[in-house]
Amino acid sequence: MTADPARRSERSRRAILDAALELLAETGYSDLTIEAIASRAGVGKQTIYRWWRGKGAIILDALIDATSSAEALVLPDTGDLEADLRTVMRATVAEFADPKLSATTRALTIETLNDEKLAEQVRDQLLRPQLDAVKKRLQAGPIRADVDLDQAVELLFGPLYHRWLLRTGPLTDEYADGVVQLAIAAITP
Amino acid sequence: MTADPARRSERSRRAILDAALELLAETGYSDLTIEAIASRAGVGKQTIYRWWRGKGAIILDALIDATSSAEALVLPDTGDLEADLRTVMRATVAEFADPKLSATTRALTIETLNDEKLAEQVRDQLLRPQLDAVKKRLQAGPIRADVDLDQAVELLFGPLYHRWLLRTGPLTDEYADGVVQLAIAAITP
Amino acid sequence: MTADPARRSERSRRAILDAALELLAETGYSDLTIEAIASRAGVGKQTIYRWWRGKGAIILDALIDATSSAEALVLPDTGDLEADLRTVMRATVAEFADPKLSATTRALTIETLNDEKLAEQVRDQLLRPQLDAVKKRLQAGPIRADVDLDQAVELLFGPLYHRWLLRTGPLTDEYADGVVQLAIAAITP
Amino acid sequence: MTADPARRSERSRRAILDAALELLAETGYSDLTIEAIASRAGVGKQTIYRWWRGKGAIILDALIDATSSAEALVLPDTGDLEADLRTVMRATVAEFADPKLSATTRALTIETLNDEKLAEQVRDQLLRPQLDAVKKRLQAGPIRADVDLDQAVELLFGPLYHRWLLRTGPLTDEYADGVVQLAIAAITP
DNA sequence: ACATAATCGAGACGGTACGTCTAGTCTTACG
DNA sequence: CGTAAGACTAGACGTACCGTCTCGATTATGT
Repeated sequence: MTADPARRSERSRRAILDAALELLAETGYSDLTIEAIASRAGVGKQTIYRWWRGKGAIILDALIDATSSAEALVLPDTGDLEADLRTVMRATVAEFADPKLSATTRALTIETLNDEKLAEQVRDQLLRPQLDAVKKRLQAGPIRADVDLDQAVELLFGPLYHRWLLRTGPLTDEYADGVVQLAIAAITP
Repeated sequence: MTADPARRSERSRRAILDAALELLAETGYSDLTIEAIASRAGVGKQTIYRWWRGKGAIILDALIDATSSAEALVLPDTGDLEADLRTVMRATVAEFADPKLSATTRALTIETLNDEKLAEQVRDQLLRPQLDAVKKRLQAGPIRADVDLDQAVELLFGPLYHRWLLRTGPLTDEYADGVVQLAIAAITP
Repeated sequence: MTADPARRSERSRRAILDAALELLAETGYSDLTIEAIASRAGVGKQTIYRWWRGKGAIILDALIDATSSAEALVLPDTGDLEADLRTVMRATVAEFADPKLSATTRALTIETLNDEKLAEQVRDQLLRPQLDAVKKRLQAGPIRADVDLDQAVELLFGPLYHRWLLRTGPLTDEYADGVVQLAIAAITP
Repeated sequence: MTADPARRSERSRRAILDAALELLAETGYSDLTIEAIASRAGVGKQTIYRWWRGKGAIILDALIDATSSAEALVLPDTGDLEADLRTVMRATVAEFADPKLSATTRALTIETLNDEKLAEQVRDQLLRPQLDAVKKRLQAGPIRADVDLDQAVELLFGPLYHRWLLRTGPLTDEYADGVVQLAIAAITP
């Protein structure tokens, strides 16, 4: 009854993922339709429904696919913890600023709120690696022994997401630096 | 051309707001339709479109309406800053834990991502008061002079929203306490 | 729940019926789609589904609409029964020969085979009047008293339909004349 | 490029024909799908498309296959023409009355209307033998010299098909008898 | 008190996308 | 090569909502 992955057409898979990302950049998430993806990819709708559960699942795959080939997720360790963290945080700010990347993230975030299964995948396959990389760097740098590393990581990313999500203020490098400074104050001896 | 608020039917307004909240609780946000609201409220669709711009605007009104009668948004000042913050943070965690309230908040947050105008209203009418209350308490309590209060507030709420949004871990009182502890370390002398 | 005929748009009704007949003539019945009708008529699909049960029902309406304004269904009585019958039978042959009319008839006949309700309507609203007209003429003309008029009518039309349906031979005026001659022999004293 | 009949699997052919007839009886013609036939027959779809042009062709083959083993198509000649004709006509009525057989015949008749090639085959391979048998009996019995035999045959079958196709009245033995009586009046001296 | 104008309930309308279904073609692995 | 299996492109199906647009039938002033 279910589809056999061995016989799956790689050609179609690629076309769908590419089309989805293209259209997302062009039209925004809420105007993104499965029919448009199918049409752009030159693919039958059924082929999409055969392999994915919906828009969110496609975008997730597209994103995983796009980032998998990217940089090894290991943070540089220059010896200066604050400087290193500033680098990551500023990179994150840049990601939020990029309309294309931001659109994708928004798309996934939206879908995530209604789809527990998808939320899991996003968390484990996209987010966790990024957070863990920071966590590893924290472990190395000089921090107080009693600090919960997971909490420390979220102390860094939390404010950034908060500002992106709720537009409580400008999301700039300066803001990132400020957050890092506070966090450093919180976790170093 | 625009509608005259003076002649607006309060009866219909109430029915729509109530129906919206009921249906939101029953079916979740993405399955919530204007037609269902109209039908449940015993109201013509045009009456909805005359006064609101879409789902998000309705929910926002409903939420404002529901919370307006609530507690005055002034944090108690017991003299113990950490304890006071723990109280607010735990209250926020409780809000996120309540499935019904959480659903509503999520609903709004979703819509916010695609609707700049709505985002403004949510930020200013719902969020800001809460954040400002915390900000005021911080001002009173003993904190370092060089700390940016807005950043401080987001240092507190950011991690909570992060965890709520991305499910990176359990959203418990203990977590709230940990965040407060770290934040206190960051902002007190 | 059901639609209110009073509020029906005559404009749409006309457009749909016209589009259906046009497309039927252009593409043939099995290539005729509801979507094409809707598109050609500049109408939403729902408007079609609101008022008709399917392709067959549309065609039926279109046909009734087209024939309603036509000739009063009374056969001329010249006093010469055989001549009068020849006239009707030849007219029927001509109808079968006209590709456009024939296509419509075929379409209806097909749909009829799977839809008892439609079959009834076709029979009562399209066929019966035609048959009854012939019946009336037979009543007037000189025929044997013991002849069942319904059987007589079908003795005339049956062979024509048979030939049209099953292509057992050419459907010409000569054939019509032959059938009339045989029928006359059967029913006159 | 075309398939080589020599290598054809008789096993598959049988399974397909049987499945087609079964499904036809179960679901009716318009709900009968090639996929269902393939699945029921345990056969790949390609195997069907390799050897048949579509539903109609399969049903035709199935029907020919089913009737080929049947009675030799020679009408008995008791010397009483009217009685002999009554026998055939009543048999035809019985065929139409049997829902299963009737369904199959209708199915083919439908397809015939859209497929000239199929129409030919149905006419020549299924219908003609039956008509010819009656024609032969007419030749023997006492009829007027000037009667066109083909017309005479259709004078008999036409009304029956007419009533079957258009449901203009009950299709009973009495009706068959009536038709025979009229036809006899038309063609005997 | 009454005309008059806007709001109201209802729901038909032109559209768009949904997710499903089947047609007919193409690909893969087996015998 | 023919076959069973089933993935593929294509596109129609009938449904659900969208946001706009008539319709009377209430209101609700404002002269």
